[in-house]
Amino acid sequence: MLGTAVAPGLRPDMAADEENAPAAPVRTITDLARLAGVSAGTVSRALAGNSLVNDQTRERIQALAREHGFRLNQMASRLRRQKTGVIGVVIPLGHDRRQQISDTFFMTLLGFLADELTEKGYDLMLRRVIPDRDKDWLDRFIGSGMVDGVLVIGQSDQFERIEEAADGYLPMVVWGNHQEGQRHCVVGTDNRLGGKLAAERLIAGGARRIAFLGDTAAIEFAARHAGAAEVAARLGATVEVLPTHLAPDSSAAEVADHVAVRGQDFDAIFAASDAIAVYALRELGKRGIRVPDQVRLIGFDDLPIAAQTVPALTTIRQDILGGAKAMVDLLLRRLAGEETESLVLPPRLILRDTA
Amino acid sequence: MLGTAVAPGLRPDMAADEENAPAAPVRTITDLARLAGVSAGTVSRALAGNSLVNDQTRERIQALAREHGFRLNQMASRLRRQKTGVIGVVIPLGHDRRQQISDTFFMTLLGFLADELTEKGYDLMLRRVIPDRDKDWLDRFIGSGMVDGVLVIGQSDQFERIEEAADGYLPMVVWGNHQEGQRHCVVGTDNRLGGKLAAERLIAGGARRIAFLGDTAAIEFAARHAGAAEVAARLGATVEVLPTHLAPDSSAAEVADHVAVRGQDFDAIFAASDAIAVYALRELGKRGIRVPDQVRLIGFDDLPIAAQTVPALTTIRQDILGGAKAMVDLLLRRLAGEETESLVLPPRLILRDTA
DNA sequence: CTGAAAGCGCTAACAA
DNA sequence: TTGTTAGCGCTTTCAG
Repeated sequence: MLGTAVAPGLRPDMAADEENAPAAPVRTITDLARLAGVSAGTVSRALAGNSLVNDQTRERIQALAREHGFRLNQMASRLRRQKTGVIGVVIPLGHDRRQQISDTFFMTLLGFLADELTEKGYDLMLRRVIPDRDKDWLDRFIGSGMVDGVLVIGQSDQFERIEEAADGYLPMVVWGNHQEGQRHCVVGTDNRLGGKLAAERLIAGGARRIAFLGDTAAIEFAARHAGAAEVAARLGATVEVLPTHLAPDSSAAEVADHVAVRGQDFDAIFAASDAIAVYALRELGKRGIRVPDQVRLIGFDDLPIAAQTVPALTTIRQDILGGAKAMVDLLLRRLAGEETESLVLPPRLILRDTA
Repeated sequence: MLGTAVAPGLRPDMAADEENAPAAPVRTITDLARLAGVSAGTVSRALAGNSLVNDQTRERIQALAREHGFRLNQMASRLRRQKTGVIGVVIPLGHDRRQQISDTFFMTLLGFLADELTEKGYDLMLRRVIPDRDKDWLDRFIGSGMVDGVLVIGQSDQFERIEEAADGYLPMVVWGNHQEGQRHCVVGTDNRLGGKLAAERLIAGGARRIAFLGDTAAIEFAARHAGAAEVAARLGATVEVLPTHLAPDSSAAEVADHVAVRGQDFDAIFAASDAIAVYALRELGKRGIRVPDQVRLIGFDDLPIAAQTVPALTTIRQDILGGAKAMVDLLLRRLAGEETESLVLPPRLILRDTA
């Protein structure tokens, strides 16, 4: 990191509060109470806008608070009230997903979650964890007393651990894949159906030998592959997995490798994510393989980039915004004690120019 | 949101703790103390791994804690210790930046910040704010008692407000542009220099009439433009601003419009960000305008996508990872009372195929 | 309508 | 080495 250090500007002393009074430091509710000539309890009530305080005293106290820039200590308030107003969001970086917090799909989901939670008056505590290194990642977060509920972004390879946590903890909602009879509340796309849609499209276009670029250790990807394989089997085509991880550095190299070594063996590629598809598209272009004439290509997610490639990427869309809203909605209902069901969102085939 | 609701699996009653004892709920340190036959103080010390506790009792207490899945209530602990272990990260969505939390650049920075903070043992509290709606956004966060320090991602159009906050609050570091004599500690790219590099490259390639696609209400973008304009003036070229906002929906349309209406007036485009550059590239392609032969194009940021476009995007790289590390490092030093200087990172021209 | 008092669950002197 | 005690700053009964 070669940068230039720059000296800060002069910091003028803060203007003396009033006249030349020695800046009364009003940090606690008790300070404010003394100033207002009332008790701490009254200040607390006044600040809460609470019912039964004399309108005048309330006004007066609020004005005083404003004037002195007073804020409640949330830590104390929340301890006392036994609720934090904070929702924890965890991104488990399991199996090959090192450094994948910057994964575009998850980050987009995170952005929407932040918007939704803010909307509902909650703060968001973000935690990235590496389950292999910290077996206790989920329980630690849940039991920390720092959050009222937990949102998990992606099951990674932690399905079982999440199941266990869900047995003793209601306010948790997970983004991921749905399994028959699972116990944790999940919101996610019907990955299997998405895989089917992709394979159908590819095969309808004439494909017979499909390469699946992705890592089937991740449960979502496994489902996408399974859906494609099912359709292929039915329609007389094949799907072969060419393991491709998501870490930004390895991903591009792996794709290049697959195309170089096995490029001739396939007439179609089903990429487990748009990110992978973009790499594939570029690699095919480099080698002069025409898309979709020689090789058909289809992605998954419909990230903004999908519409911007040349040729534009045909893909399976996940409803990220809808998913985020649903996650927050379900979580709030669970916070209220309701035992909600999981929600499986339908994927949609977005036809563009690569398949 | 049309989805399929799915019933949760059966939730088996939790196995009775031991034998058939009526599940002792050990939630507080006092519960644990009773169980261990010691005082709360000792438990606290034991759990903290603290020095002067008998090795045996410590072991015993820790085992007991594990066995009962006990966790400290962080809210209480943190209130008592007067430190939260949480760093607040704010993304102000000022001027045209509605919904821009999903902006790729900021999200990438956020990802790295999360990694760095985790590394240092801090939690991250994320808050997206709309300054126009909440004038008090920064002070509210700072004074909430929920965070030990604050990282601000982007100055948006809130330069003055951040300056004011910095006068009374040391542990804050901002990502953004550096101004002569400013009072808040900032980490960021030398945007002006970046603008110069871009213009120099464009003009060296033969450009004379450069369009700047961006919104100069944002201070970083204004600096990029200013740098380019300075170089252009010196070398006998011109730079004209074609206002382009960053919100994902408006951005593409605005770019299309600019290219359609003014496309003939320019022989080069300097895009304020890679996101905008990608739109421009696509739009030029659509209209059969050859890049870089007819129009040279250069972006800013060097996001992963820049290497993936066809032709690959020439751009000005910002060192996001280095920036994130620096922000955290400076913040920790400020937390320790040091009055650190700002850090200006050098941008770097990444030559690819569009200029 | 307001004050006094009792904690939320934990930590850190200060004693023992 | 451990127990006791006094709070962190706030909210909320319960009296008045």
